[in-house]
Amino acid sequence: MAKGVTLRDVALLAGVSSRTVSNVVNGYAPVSEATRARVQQAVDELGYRPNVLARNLAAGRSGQIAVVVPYLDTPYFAELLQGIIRAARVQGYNVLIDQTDGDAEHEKMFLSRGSQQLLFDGVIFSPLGLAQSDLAARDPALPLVVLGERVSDGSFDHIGIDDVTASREATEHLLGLGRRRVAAIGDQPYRTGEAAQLRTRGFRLAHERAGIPVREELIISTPRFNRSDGATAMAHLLDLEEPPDAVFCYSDLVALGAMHTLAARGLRVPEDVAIVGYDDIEDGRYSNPSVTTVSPDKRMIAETAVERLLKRIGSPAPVPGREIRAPHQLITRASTIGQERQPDREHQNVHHG
Amino acid sequence: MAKGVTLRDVALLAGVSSRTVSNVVNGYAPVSEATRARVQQAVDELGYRPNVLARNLAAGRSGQIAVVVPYLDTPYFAELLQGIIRAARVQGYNVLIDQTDGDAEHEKMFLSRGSQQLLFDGVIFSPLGLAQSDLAARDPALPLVVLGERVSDGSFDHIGIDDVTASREATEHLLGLGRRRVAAIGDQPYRTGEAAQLRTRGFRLAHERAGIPVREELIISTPRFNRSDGATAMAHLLDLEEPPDAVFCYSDLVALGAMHTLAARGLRVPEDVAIVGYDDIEDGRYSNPSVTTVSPDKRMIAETAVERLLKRIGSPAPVPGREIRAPHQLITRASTIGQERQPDREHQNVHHG
DNA sequence: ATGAAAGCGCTAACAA
DNA sequence: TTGTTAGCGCTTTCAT
Repeated sequence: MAKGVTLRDVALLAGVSSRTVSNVVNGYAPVSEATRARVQQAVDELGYRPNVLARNLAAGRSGQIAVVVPYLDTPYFAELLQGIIRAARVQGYNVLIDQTDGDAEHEKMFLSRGSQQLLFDGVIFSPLGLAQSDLAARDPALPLVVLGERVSDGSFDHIGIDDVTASREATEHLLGLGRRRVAAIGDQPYRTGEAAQLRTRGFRLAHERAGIPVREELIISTPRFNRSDGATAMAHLLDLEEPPDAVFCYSDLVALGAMHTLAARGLRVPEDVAIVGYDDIEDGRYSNPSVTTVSPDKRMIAETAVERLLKRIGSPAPVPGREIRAPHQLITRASTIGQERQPDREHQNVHHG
Repeated sequence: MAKGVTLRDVALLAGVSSRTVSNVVNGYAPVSEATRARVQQAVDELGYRPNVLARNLAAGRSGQIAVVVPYLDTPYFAELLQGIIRAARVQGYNVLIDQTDGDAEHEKMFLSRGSQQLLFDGVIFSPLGLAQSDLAARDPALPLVVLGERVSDGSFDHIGIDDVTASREATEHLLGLGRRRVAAIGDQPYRTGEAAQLRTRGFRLAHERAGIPVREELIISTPRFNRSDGATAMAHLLDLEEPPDAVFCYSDLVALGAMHTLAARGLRVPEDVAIVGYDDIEDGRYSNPSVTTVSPDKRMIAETAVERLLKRIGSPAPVPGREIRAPHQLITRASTIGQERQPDREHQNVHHG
């Protein structure tokens, strides 16, 4: 299986000790230029490649980080993951991906087991089923970076956009268009629905500031943030006596699902109902119509998450947890402002948030 | 960091040798019921967890498999990955995910390096940039399962659907609807475009059998299979003197992109142009209209891939490579047959392929 | 600046 | 059935 060229082979050929070879390979410590060259040549000649497993065992680390997300096939996470994998690889780290399906037990397991087993050195975690308290109860030695809406308790880093502000802006955009019966799809008024609740707060805030009363019957709860939830909720809204003339959806998938129902009922977007989504996934750019959306800076989130996690891993002393706000924008597209320019072109107006 | 309860600690407490503990933990070999119980108790008492790294180093394996895909954020791959991760986890294997962006060099690297380093024990590979010849030139000791359209040369397993047949059926569906100017978007008439070429073959075959001439100007090549390719190609088709009345798209993303352009131009699907896609990604089920598509059995593909790979990994003697055909279906939806039933329901007619 | 040698925690060949 | 022990390939402390 393995080629089997070991450090010792190199050492023998170069006529030095394995210690020196190790130093050369890792770029450690003082090695004279002469020996370094000799060792390097032996390495090349033998085609030596360090055995990662052995290295990690000796070093007491795994060289891997875990990324735990609720769903892998959700475009938002897929896009985020891509960025994380890239950033980690640059630092010589491998990424272990795990999908929890939002199951709290599964998520909890990840915060305890695994680090002991030296399977990974740290975790980037996007919790769904887990409440804030579970997060606090974790193995405190496990370097952790949390994505999404939980708030840091000081023992880990948290990266996320300002959901309340973003949601307020999205709703204000709708109200600014003259819509007065604005609905919200995606509220989750229970223990683990923090993300949703923040968005609902922004939704209410926009109404408050505009002096327009919130119509409670237009706030729809959904179990998840996917297409079918959006489709179902929209159908419900349309069956009301006074259906909405705009909808703020808590994810682009929800928006896509809602638009599906609207089209099926023969309603036009945005003429009859304007739609705003959340996440800025690629799907929303090519849907009919394309979706106005809250766009978090995913790249920044991914890179910062990796950077912070590696910092934690590398530091012997506990690193104080930081709250990190990622920037976001409201990108207006056809689902609220209609076809404005050349349809085949990329058309988006950006409001900085 | 690690709790530090080792095999020896357990052995000491149980009053047996580490060998015996190892046997108990791994369920190996003969252990008397009495000692087994004693050891188990010691394990529980100490909260012992085997150190995976050490185990793998000693056993000469990594306990991980790599999955190499061109793009992570492509829904088709994301959905497939999910199945692979699940299946692998059940067998106690971790999954390392890598994205190549279709870069041939990157892909090639994966076939040589890494196995030596004991980073992974085998690879499930979905090549894009890589030609058949590159595949043959790999490290023959690396257990390999290839997904997609390359054909096995006997040294690895290959799993894929029958692209020619699937494409023929998709095209026949369009012709059967009475469409006579059927276009194809996604051909790739160059070295590494095997997948695309098979689909074009099916496209032609359907025309042949129906006695309808293929209009060469309606076969459009695209660099990739994504939305923007579809959007651009569709725009080109619509600018022809005689635009098509139906399009067979080589992926659902292409179909979605094409539909975006159609909507922008004010054309109706399927009345003006009928659309068939490929892959059956979730997006296509909630798009407006929903997309008729070739649906590969992703679950079967994922599970079989893992099963075959682990079989290879576990076998000391080389396992002869197999060509495995996964089943597929043509799922007809609104993009070809219009809104048939209740719009909020799942509506799909299945043709077994 | 470099060498010698003791592990990292586990598996498995060899004995008993 | 169970114990002894020699590694797996590397890092790293302690010498030199």
